[in-house]
Amino acid sequence: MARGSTRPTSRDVAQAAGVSQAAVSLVLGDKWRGRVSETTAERVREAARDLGYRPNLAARNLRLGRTRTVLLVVPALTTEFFAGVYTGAARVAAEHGFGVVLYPSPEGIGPARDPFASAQAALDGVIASSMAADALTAIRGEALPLVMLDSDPAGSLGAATVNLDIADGIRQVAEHLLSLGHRRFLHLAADVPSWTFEVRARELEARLAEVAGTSVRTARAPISIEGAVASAESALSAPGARPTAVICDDDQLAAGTYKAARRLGLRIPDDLSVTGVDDLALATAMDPELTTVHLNAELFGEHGMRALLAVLEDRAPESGDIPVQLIVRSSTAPPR
Amino acid sequence: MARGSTRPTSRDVAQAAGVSQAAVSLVLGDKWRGRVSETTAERVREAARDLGYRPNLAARNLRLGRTRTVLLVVPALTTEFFAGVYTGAARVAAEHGFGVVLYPSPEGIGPARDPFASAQAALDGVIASSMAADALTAIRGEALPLVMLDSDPAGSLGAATVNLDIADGIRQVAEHLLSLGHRRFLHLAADVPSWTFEVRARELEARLAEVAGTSVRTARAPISIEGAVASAESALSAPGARPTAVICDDDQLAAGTYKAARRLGLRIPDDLSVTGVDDLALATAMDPELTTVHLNAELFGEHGMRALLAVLEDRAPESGDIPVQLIVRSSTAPPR
DNA sequence: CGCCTAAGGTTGTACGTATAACTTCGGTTT
DNA sequence: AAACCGAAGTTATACGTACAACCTTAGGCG
Repeated sequence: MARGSTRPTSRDVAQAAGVSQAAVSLVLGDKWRGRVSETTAERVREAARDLGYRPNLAARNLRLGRTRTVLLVVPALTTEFFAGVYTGAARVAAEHGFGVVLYPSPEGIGPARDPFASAQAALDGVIASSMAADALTAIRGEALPLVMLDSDPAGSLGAATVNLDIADGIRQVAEHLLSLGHRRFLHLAADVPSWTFEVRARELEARLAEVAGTSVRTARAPISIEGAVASAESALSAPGARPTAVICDDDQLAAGTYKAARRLGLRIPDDLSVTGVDDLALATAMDPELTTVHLNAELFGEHGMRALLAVLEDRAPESGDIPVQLIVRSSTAPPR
Repeated sequence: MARGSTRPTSRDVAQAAGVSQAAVSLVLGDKWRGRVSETTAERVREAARDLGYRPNLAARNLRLGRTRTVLLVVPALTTEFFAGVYTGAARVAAEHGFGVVLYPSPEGIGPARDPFASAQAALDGVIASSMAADALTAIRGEALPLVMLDSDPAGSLGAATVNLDIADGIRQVAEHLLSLGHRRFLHLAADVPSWTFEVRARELEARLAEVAGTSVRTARAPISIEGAVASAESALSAPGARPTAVICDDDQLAAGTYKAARRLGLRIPDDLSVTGVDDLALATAMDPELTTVHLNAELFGEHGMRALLAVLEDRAPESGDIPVQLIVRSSTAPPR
């Protein structure tokens, strides 16, 4: 067809099948039982197939007042962690006929941007991870159903929250290192104001406070391999007795610590034990392989999406944190 | 307001400002010059602000027949490479009032899925990376403007293509290793049918064929650190003279090669030189730091989006491949 | 025989927006 | 004084869909 620049509409299908547009809508919307005969329905389906008909989603969205699209706000896509969250969320979404639009949040691609400016798509709800308070109130202003990931249940303005049991993960790390005999620690903390990192710090302090003779130094670094190197290097070469174990807020910081250790001539795990959080592919690529807290990112995303679906259907979302698991590899050993 | 469950429409704004809905549309659409007085316009803007008015995008999309949303199809988000592509594309898109929806393609989240089933959003165009031929024809069937990334210019069914000059990158790698004195190579190739990897293989063979006394073995591995280890290990311990340099199709394969080398007791770069492609954060985290071809992912995404905008506006997209640059680090040295 | 009902449709309308086409009116030009 | 004009709006309509409400016909039943 020479002109065929415009896509066929349900009316075109109706004409081709010799029925009304309403009949087409009924048949393709699977609401035709007892309203349209089987033979007519088949004729409609065939016409739709022949014309390559695709419903106009903008029209459908307008008519139905919903879009079956949700927004997933993530801080970054620089590791596979949030990719996993997305994958899990998208899978559950697809099972329920929803789509997921990804928005790497302000810190990622520029300051103080409005997620909705970029997400041109009309939205039914939002899943937001580690979101700043002001951006959060902005979203709340939209009165959109909202689920917060890894965020303070007390400070989420009543939004549903889905959290990893990161406190338990840090507890496992602390117990592991304490039982190996470590007493002097460096906490290499993510230099980001986020609840999930506050929890790590609090839990670590609480666990170490239970054991006499422990001490912990804290250093902060931006979450990236390169960013961690300088911070770890200076913390490890500071005056006073050197820590025998470095507890890192995530695997990237741990990778930076490896590099700092190499520069200082420290051997892992002989001179220094190192732990991470995330269990990225990076963790097993490093030498020695990293002892780290495994987070199930996809499960996290699935739970987030399920919680949002619950909110959308006015059901109460399941509660309970998602369990995490310390994986002991070769980067931790008793102190010499 | 107790009921306020429905969002305000332009008609509500009109009523609040004491004007017609058309006037609201004109003012907020910035088309009011010479049609509405400055004082009235200000009154409308104020009413819109007070009510927290947000235009209904579904309605706008329906009316305008376009959505200012494009789909970015990527094979995976497991490294920061495609995250960078997305970031670049999203930035350019935002500058032009477009949004980008991400779709990790079939291989990533399940076989033979239809991108459009998941992307509920109505689309103006598609940027697709490394796409299978059948999925491509499916998209072409949609008659949507399409730009292909890293894909065979000859086999893209007339779609615009934007490519990294990966052949030049491989040429730089080959020249670097040859000039160091290497003659026996292992090509650790990505086990994925994709044009960009075919180019690597072809170019490598062509460059080595120019120099007498060279030989190259090829091993294939799935693109992941773990996937590469076994493949590299067996290729490096196969009978015959051991290669002195491993040319990997990407950095993840190189990381796997490091691991294989450790298992075989081979020291890098003394016993074995290794190169990658991508320049991920991983590359400088490894010990020794990896010599690799730096790809500018964000620039790639920007070019892709610009090309799509050109297609949408019936302009001819810029041509010319995006330059890449070999970064020489510590994983390559003369053979012993 | 008249009435009711179910099957198999059709007609009409609303969702919220953008914009083309029309109106009104005070002032200017001829 | 008639004709015109620009400013400042308004009215009406269409985009494509989903669905409520209506219509028509044939058959069953009291």
